Amino acid sequence: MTTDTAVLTPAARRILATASELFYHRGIGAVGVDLIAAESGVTKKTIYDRFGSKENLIVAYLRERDTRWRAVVERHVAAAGGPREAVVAVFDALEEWTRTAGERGCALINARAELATPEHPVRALAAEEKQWLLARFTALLEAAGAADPEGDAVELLLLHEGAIVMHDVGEVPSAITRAREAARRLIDRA
Amino acid sequence: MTTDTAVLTPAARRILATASELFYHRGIGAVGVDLIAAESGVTKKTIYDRFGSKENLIVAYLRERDTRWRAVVERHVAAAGGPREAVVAVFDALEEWTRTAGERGCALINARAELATPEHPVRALAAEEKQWLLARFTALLEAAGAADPEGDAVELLLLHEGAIVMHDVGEVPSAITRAREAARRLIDRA
DNA sequence: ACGCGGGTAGACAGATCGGTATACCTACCC
DNA sequence: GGGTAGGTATACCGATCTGTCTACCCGCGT
Repeated sequence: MTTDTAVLTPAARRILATASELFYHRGIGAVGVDLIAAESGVTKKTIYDRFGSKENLIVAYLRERDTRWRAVVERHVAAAGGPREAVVAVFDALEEWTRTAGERGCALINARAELATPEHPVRALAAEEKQWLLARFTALLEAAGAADPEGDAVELLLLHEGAIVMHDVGEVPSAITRAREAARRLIDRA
Repeated sequence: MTTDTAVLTPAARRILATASELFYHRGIGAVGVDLIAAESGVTKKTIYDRFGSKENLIVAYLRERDTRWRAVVERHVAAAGGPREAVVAVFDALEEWTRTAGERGCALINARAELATPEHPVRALAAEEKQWLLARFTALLEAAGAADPEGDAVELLLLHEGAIVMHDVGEVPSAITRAREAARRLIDRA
């Protein structure tokens, strides 16, 4: 059951794309396999032939989204003018990401809210992604010559996650801009 | 169908307490009405006699939790030594709250992740709570003589929401402490 | 010529879900 | 002493959900 996005069948790609949209915007529990089949113009049997179970499809959905998100971050970081700008660039990535990939918060955190059993694979996925971003912030801060990279990285991560939540849930559209400004102040003080 | 916590029947109080625990720790969709009935030693009929529907029970659960949370905030703010300390006290409230009320993030945001339909009442509840906290931060910052209360309030809210997310989901136990320190720095600079 | 991978079409199983109905019990109040 | 509020116990309904199964089709490589 390889769900690597590269080796997917055309039908499997349509299934994953459709499931991604539906899961993200309506919630995982609210979307049945029959609906995914109908919306992607595919039989239920094909879904189970390609992905094996709904849980596998959920994991594939979250993995694929995460991969795209990290690529957006790296693109903005690489295009930054210098080490300090690279730190702020993560918040530019967030702005682009919410604008293009949907305004309903972090898919991993939303999935975690629904699938709360400790053994469920989404817990590991979510933890891994946040740890990655924390490590990424730490490395960028080190490159920028910050005095306390680890501590400041946590603070940037708090601003980042808070911005995702408040932008949609709290109906504070300025959240991301404000987080960016706060990050700018932080990097200037360090 | 009055679900004001004061006028609740003994059985209704047990139902609400049990539902609160189960909804919060396992997720709303993962908890059936039959389970709530069994765990609280009550018949399903009693649940529907008192609350009318599962949705009403969900709303009652979120309302009651929100009321307790706001009380914790106000208690810490009132006990603070001065206007600047009052701002920081909100983060002390958060520390106590996560320690005593459970470590699975914000119940309102988790509920919102599951119940994504735009008309669902939890959306209004979540939005209202975040707006309340934003207004509370703004007022506290004004009392502390901040130069830009509205802008700084947003930043504090980002730190706050980010801390809730990272404390549990991101497995960063220092998140709340770090948010408190960042708030202290913000109030000292303003 | 043949097999096989990837598909469609559609029925079906088994379980669970929210919600309702009927019958009966008990404490309390007027 | 009768009505009412708040319960218990239990069976049940209709819908929905994940997952399986059989039968058939088509294009492609060997």
